[in-house]
Amino acid sequence: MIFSKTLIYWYSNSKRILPWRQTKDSYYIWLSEIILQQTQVKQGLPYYEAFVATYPTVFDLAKANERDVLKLWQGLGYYSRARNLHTTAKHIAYELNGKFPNSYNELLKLKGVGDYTASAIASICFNEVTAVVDGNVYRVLSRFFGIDTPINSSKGSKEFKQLAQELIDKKNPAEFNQAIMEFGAMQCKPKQPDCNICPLNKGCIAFNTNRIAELPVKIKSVKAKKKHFNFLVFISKDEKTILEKRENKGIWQNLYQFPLVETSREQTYNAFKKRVTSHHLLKDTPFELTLYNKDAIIHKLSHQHLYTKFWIVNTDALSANSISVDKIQDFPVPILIGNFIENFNF
DNA sequence: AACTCGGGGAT
DNA sequence: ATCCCAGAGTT
Repeated sequence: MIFSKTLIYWYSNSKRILPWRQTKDSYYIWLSEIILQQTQVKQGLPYYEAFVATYPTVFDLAKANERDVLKLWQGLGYYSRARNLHTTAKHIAYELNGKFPNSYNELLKLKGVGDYTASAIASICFNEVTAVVDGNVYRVLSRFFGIDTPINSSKGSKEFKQLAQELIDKKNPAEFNQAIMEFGAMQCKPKQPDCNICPLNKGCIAFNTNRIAELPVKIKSVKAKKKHFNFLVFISKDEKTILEKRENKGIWQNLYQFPLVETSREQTYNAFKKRVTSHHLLKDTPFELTLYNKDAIIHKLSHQHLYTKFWIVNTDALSANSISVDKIQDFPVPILIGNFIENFNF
């Protein structure tokens, strides 16, 4: 009781003014929650503004093409969020007649909406007593109550969800949920939290037993694997190039890229020229090959480190599936490709 | 239960 | 380098 009251009081004085805190419209709250999954407020904020401006209603989002939605999402990462966002918008607009689901159980059925997001929307928009458990909540609860169950174990997720559900202010679930998350983000930070001015420090087990740095406990993830990406940047005399859609599963699904040649090791100029001479886009075609970046660009993702080289391929003409280089900005691309396009003078 | 999915920021 | 971020879906 004192725990939740303290958090809510702290929140009332210390919360940031954010656009999604000025509304209880489920469409906007949903949009903000999807954007903010595994994403810091600072990074997600401009994307939220862009989506609200471009798609003011769920019908506007439903009407869009996936390519445009992905383009607006470009750079934010975890692109399945954008694909699911669009799928769910169409579902709500056309099958639910625009009526947004208004309970935890119904929200949970939406693609891209899991336990956290269903709890957040249900509490914020509909005052349902469903506790959110995100990274902030894990941190605050594990420290205050001195719980060392790994947060990314199934035992841990159940344990923390149950604890949060017991602690939530039944009269004001919306404020409590947002308060504990904001508290975790601003005060009970991962590194060097300012415990000396913390309103909860007297009862905090981690603080009083000097275990702040050890909590929460998390099971280590596997190390990232190295991959070698070689992109073929075609340029024809009539200023066309080739972009291909990534259709398969894996990273960047439904985004576009220059034709990719993945290799088991870093390619030297001579070895790569020999290799691509038999490439299906290049056989029987005279071409001139130039290596754009001598040192591989290392693009780091959670599970992969992409050692990347861009190879400029000058040809006389290109096949029918080529595009004008001035149309290149219309396509959603991974930020790795986007950075190249920005730096390269087509 | 373990793995996959991005990109940026802090330390 | 390593960790974290208003997590969800698949295997």
